[in-house]
Amino acid sequence: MTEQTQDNLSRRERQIMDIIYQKGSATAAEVLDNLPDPPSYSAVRALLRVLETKGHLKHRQDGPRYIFSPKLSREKAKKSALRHLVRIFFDGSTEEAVAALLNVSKSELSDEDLERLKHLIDQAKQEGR
Amino acid sequence: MTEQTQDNLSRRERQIMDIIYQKGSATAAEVLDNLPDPPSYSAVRALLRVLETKGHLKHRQDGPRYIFSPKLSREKAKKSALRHLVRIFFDGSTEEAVAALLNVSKSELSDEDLERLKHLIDQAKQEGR
DNA sequence: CATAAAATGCTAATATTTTAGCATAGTGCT
DNA sequence: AGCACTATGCTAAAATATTAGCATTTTATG
Repeated sequence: MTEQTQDNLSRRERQIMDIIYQKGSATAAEVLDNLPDPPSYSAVRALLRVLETKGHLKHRQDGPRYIFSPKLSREKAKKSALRHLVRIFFDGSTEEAVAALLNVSKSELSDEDLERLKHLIDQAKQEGR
Repeated sequence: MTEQTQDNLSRRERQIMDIIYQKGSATAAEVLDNLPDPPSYSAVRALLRVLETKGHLKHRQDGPRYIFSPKLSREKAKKSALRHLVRIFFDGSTEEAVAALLNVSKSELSDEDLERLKHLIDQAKQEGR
């Protein structure tokens, strides 16, 4: 089984995967709406077909249209993306990554959010054993 | 001034930028060593030249060779990458992102690390006002 | 100081990506 | 049922990315 990461995606393919991961699933029209410098509708469909052939997407039919979703679950893609980020930008240090994350968006976090996070850390401590 | 994000990079270009961000800086030979499915040396150099032309890299001379480094500081690239990740995979929720991060690598975090993180959270609380 | 080794720059071929166009089929509304 | 609308599939052209080769320059070593 070849695990699919983002690493073999062309630029457009990656943009499309991002959109679909963000939305959970999407139709060709929705993808088009969210693409930067959008190409034609049929170009989008061609790309979706390619991505499906390569095993990155699957689709189900919904009335007249296809709804595309990632073949690799969002959960797994998340983890993979996080690991990649931590490796590239934080020398593998989760701690630094968390710190940076807090720093980037501390203004958006309420006291309650922060309390919950401390709680999560305590849990991690428990489970660490 | 056009801020450069990863969004306009081709596959190889992105792979190279990742390597250089990870190492901080790198020579053509080092980039080659770290590329998956490595092409020829001269292909790598051509790509580095392209990346420099596009404004993603700069270089300084070190004896006989060029040492390439990102034009956008690692700091800024980090932030940008984090924001992107949070948006795509966590519906914009920093809290969830932190939680996932803790979860992915809780086994690697010592009690001391976790304590430090709680400390960081407390600091964020202070500065939140 | 001569020569091998290791850089670079440039260029042109090749491969891949990206695109639009056109033919066709299914839906839904009146 | 007929028609407009919105899908899809396929294909081939165009644009871009990727690659290797070769000429040249610089550096280091014997």
